[in-house]
Amino acid sequence: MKKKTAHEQFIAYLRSEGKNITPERLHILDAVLNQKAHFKIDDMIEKMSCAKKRVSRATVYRSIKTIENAGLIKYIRSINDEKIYEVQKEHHDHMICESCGKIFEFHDKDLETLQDLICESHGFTPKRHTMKIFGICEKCKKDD
Amino acid sequence: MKKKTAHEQFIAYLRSEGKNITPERLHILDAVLNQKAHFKIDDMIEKMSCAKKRVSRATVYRSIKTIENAGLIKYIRSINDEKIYEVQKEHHDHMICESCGKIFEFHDKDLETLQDLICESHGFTPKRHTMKIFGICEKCKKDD
DNA sequence: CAGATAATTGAGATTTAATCTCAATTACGA
DNA sequence: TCGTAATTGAGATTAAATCTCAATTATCTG
Ligand SMILES: [Mn+2]
Ligand SMILES: [Mn+2]
Ligand SMILES: [Zn+2]
Ligand SMILES: [Zn+2]
Repeated sequence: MKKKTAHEQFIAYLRSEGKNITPERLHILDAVLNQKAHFKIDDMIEKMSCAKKRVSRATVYRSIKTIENAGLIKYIRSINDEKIYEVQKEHHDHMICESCGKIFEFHDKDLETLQDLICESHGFTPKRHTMKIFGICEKCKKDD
Repeated sequence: MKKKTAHEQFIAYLRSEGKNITPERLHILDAVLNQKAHFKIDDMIEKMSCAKKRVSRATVYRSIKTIENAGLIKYIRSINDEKIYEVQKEHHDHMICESCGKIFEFHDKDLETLQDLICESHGFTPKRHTMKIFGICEKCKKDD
């Protein structure tokens, strides 16, 4: 069986919540999916105010939150406390370079397993987590 | 040799930065240190507006930032996106209960070591990190 | 497809945490 | 003690995010 596209997932989510499927919501979803991994909400607002079909600021805020609740994007924060959303792929964690600001994604199965074990030993049932490692990336070390 | 108190560390920091040692700054530091681990900036503003020596809102914001730069407190965020500061003790990570909102601190040496290894394998030099695990705590599971 | 109903939208108003302004005060080195 | 630069307080300002509400639109039912 085929894996559902983000578009299909969103529609399914809207249906399940009794929310209407509006062109505004679908437009914003498309813009979000065409974005590279990380984006700021202001980028979206600007993008949507120039597009053929323009969408208001209030609706961008509202829809971004809806898309987030649908699990298709996630709210993260970069080093300078900037508010950034990211399109959800498989789970991953972040390394953030304090020199160039670049965000690197990584995934380590052992790390995830160890986290689960630690939670278990504390009687805590983990649902999700975020981990951000701040430091200096390989490139910035060389350029130094 | 004795370990420096937070108070001494703060004074040393102010000196090293050529900043003045003012009663307002020391007052706010004291209030912060008397706080239990986690606090909101509004608590501080209120506390400082009732104290014998009252301190203005602007100065609370300014000094909290100074104390943060001195490394004595750290800015974290809880589940509902509330802005919370915490007094810095040894490094630790967080488990946050999505049911009761309680924040649990933990430290696991193996986890830290593994993180360093992963960074190394990516050519990334880690300076600091944050890790938050969201889920359900032991007590909330029972009360269910 | 038409009509009823509830959800959604847009534009501008509003909220509110955080920052800024600047005159008055204070800390500090000489 | 004095001169200078840093800091403070009170209120003004900023700006992201939310709210308001009349007009529009999606969806359901027959
Ligand atoms: Mn992870
Ligand atoms: Mn850690
Ligand atoms: Zn870098
Ligand atoms: Zn709990």
